[in-house]
Amino acid sequence: MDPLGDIFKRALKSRIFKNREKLLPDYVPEALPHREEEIRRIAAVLAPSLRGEKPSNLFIYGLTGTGKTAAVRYVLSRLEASAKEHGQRVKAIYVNARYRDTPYRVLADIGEGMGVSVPFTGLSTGEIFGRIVRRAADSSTLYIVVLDEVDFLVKRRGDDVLYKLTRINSELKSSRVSLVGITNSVDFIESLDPRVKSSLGEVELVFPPYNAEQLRDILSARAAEAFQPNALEDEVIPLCSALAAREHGDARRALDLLRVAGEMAEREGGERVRREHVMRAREEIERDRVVEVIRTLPLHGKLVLLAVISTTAGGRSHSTTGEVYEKYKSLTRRLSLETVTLRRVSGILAELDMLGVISGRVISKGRYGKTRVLELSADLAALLRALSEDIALGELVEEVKREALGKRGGM
DNA sequence: CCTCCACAGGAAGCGCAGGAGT
DNA sequence: ACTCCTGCGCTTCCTGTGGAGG
Repeated sequence: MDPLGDIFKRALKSRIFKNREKLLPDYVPEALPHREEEIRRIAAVLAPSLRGEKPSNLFIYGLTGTGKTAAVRYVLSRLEASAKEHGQRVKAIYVNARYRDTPYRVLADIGEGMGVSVPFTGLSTGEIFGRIVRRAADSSTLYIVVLDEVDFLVKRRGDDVLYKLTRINSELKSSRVSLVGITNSVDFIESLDPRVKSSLGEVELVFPPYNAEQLRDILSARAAEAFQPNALEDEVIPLCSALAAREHGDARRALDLLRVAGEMAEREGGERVRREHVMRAREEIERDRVVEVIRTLPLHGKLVLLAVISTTAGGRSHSTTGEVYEKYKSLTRRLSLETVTLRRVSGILAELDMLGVISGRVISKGRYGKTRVLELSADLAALLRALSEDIALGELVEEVKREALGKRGGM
């Protein structure tokens, strides 16, 4: 009668979740376990703003999921509240350069945060910049501009925007803007113009990865907010922590696992999240990642991957660059396409390795040369399914699939 | 000890698409 | 409407290298 009624009823009254949103990546919790020291240091750097003085510029780096963004946001919200209380005008502006990846958009966001009216288009970056400087000059507010994932902006557009931003203050009689840069890549700072580097990096802060024990604390705290009491079996949190700790202590990964496991339990109408849900959540997350990686692969990348699958099928599970290249050429010929060079295939193989789809190590076979030995490191079925999405590959995927599964199953 | 295989992987540059500036 | 710029996929040319076989 009412096929959706059941779903809605269940969603309204979850036995698993109390508040699922608390597990989403952009939620900033009340407390950040094991980041107390970092938070104190950030606060110490930014605190002079409460006296109306310009804080030092701050540069923060650490791997993904180490709490950089959360820590900064946490401090800023407290800072703004405290400033308000004491009648100081402090305004934080947060820009994520991964999504606002042109100088124009970054400047537009900053301008908007400062209350400058910025049309979506039509102005030169120089003009917006001028407006920002003017605004900063005749406002009594102190601005703290956070540039999250700055490496994206610099990688794609060079560092002259950063240079300009660090120069805002020198164009003003009194300094009114401080910068907080955040990045995942450690070697990023070295690639900067020395002038930008010294200015942006007045104070530097490193966020180390979490270990399994720390992840456990984080998850426990978050789970208490997100899940119904008793919705988790005891082993769930330690398991999520251990799995994420293996992936360079990525807290975001750990929270994802927990959330997806919860969603699975809920979809099944279960009452508790069990160990098995976590294991399946991990597979699902991994599958999604693989599908996404493959979807964005260029055509010849897919063909090379298909060749790897084909040459590693059956009894032997590894092959070499040369073998893959031969197979790749024959697959390509079947589609009447041009082939790329060995050099490129070698490069593609290195990329696939970095993406975690295959793994290879370089070995020497002495008299018989030196090569990279390759094997698949992602789930075969997931790879094939993702590849079959590309219609340009036509029948080839089906064929390789039969080849791979046939030999394996037939043995 | 030297050679030489079968590649690895750096450097430079090309053609193209798409987006921005003018 | 036009040029300029940038990133990407790719090629060309290159130098480098661990160790089995001579």
